Amino acid sequence: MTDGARARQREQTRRALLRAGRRLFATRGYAAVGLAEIVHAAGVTKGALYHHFESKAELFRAVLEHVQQEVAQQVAATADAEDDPWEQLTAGCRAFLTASTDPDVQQIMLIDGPAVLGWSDWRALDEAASARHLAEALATLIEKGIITPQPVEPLTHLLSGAMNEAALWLARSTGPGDLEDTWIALSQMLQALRLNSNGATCRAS
Amino acid sequence: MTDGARARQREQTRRALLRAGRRLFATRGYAAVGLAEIVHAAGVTKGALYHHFESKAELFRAVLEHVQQEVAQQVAATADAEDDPWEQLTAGCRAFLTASTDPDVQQIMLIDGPAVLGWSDWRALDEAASARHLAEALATLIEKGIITPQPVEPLTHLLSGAMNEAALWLARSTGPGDLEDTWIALSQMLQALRLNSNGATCRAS
DNA sequence: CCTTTCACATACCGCTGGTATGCGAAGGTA
DNA sequence: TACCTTCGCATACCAGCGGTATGTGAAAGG
Repeated sequence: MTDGARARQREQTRRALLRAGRRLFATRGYAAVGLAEIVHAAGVTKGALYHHFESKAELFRAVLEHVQQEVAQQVAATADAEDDPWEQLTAGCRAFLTASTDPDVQQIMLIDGPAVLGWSDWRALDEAASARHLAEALATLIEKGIITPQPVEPLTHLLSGAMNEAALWLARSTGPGDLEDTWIALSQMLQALRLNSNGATCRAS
Repeated sequence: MTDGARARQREQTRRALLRAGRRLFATRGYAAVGLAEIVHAAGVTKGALYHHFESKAELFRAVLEHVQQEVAQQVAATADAEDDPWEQLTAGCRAFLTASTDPDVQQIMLIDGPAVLGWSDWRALDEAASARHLAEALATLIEKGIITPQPVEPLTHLLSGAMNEAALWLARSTGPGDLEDTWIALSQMLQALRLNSNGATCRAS
């Protein structure tokens, strides 16, 4: 299906555009990089770009989806390594926090994403990639009576927003203990969700 | 100092540009609105705009500062109405959540802000306008032994990010109880910060 | 071997943010 | 009041941007 010299070349060009776009968008931001620079870095022309993508914004969307899937994969892999649902949640959150600290990921996923695609579109993509897993984990914990029964959606957004902003700050902070301090504070908040309020007994690692 | 026909006219033109820019940036987003449209709405020309602002981005920065100060004023007014430091925090957070639900505020302050000015610049402005008050409130509560001693900066970013994202979601959500559900969940998290873990005894209003 | 299709290159366009210059009126000075 | 300077802004213009229409050579298909 994907064989044939033509299909192979096509895929190669597409990947080159995505790679060049990702590099440039990440380092300089969406608005500051022109199509001419992207196609030059990819070794093609604007004709090729518009043959594969409808617009500059659609190229960005494709790049964003790749970045999100990478982050989601890291988070899922870390979470799935745990057996206990609660540990899955905490491990997943911690993995997301560290994965999102990459400046390249941030510029595309957290800064330009909402502005370029609009918040609703960006939210839908984030939902499909990672926020959905967070919501599912929370729902599971509610079902099992581990955290207080409540609507999961507000909780998901609060936690997601908290981690996004924290990651943006961490990437620019200088203190060596900042990541750990942030994790302790976030753990505190997660503990607050537990049904039996034994937050004081569980220390963050 | 500011009198004189010339100075009065100057201030009037500046205000007209800020008002037009704010309206258009809020309703259609920074990238989608051109300078021609702004100066037309303000009843002037591009010459006037570039006489008052160095660039389109600087006009946006001035607009953003105004929006942030408005929000900060609402929050401060609500918080100052309370006497107890803990009540000041919760009332302030709740006020921020409701004030930030205005779609116009969101597009400028939360969506375009970081992308147009860069995250660091945006953070600095937000810090000066409102996040500083949040940090001060948290520091006070730590001093008074009401919440667990810990670095305030990570906490500030976590809470700020949580509220920002929650506000963005609330503005687009349809459920009538969403604001209340979000507030309950946020209260839960705030309660988790208290030294004596009596979170279960304090119900959110 | 001929035709069609496809992946891409080339050439071009409208529009945008930004700049250089012109100009009339207000403000100062005699 | 006459003059000159400064200032607030308008006008005219430009390079570069995203986007499009068209050309072209090679692969796919019969």
